[in-house]
Amino acid sequence: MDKLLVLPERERGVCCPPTIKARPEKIEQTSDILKALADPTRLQIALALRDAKEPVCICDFTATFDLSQPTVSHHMAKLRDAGLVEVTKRGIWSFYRLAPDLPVGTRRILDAIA
Amino acid sequence: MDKLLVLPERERGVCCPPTIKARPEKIEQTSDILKALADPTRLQIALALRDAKEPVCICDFTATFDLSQPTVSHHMAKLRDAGLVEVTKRGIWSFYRLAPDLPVGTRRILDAIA
DNA sequence: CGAATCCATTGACGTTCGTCAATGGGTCTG
DNA sequence: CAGACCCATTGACGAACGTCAATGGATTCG
Repeated sequence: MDKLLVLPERERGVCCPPTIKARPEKIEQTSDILKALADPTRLQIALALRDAKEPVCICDFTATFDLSQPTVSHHMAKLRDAGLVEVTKRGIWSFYRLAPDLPVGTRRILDAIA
Repeated sequence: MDKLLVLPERERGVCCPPTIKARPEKIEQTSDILKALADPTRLQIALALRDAKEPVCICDFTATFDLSQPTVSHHMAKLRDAGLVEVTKRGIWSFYRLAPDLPVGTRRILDAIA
């Protein structure tokens, strides 16, 4: 049972540009967040951190994924650059957690993911 | 006022791979959706369609963005391939709308975006 | 100190991406 | 039919991406 599909009437040669509600800056910023999450490895890292009670050691991630250590480090850097994640060092270890001051919009997106 | 940050104790040479909850297939599928949305142009298109009451003519999008017609068409194809969007033709026009049978997970992500 | 561990950075390589110009098919109007 | 309009596809190109090997800094243990 699909909703009735009504196609608008049109006139040749006339276009009705839809008004874009969001500011270009906001759009750019949101798509940057999505870019940061749009990779299987980074998505799993982000979700793991979202659900973790404690900061997670990077060594645990390098042990989890079938990827080289530099690659995991590279993905972490991308998440860091996007402001999604924060690092705290202790001894030889680097512990990562979700940025505690995440913008609400970002948080909403993160929470929307299964 | 930040939450108290407690770093876990660690033992050298021992890692505790975090259990990844989501199935690999689900992760791949979700990151594909995110990839489709992780471009400013496609994000604006998707949001415009999400908020539109009627299907929107592609000609209106080509008139909106400072991009060539093939580029807009290319972005639409990506949204189509991701299953986010459906097309209906009428005369010379192609009208796009959000796929009416969008998976709940996908819908949640879309609704989470400002 | 010397060895081991953890991790970030650099450089390189193939792949994917975003973009455009050119082309062609489909549809309507005169 | 001829021309105008709409739109998808193709091919090309530079930029960005994901990956790894190699390197080096920092820290800890013996």
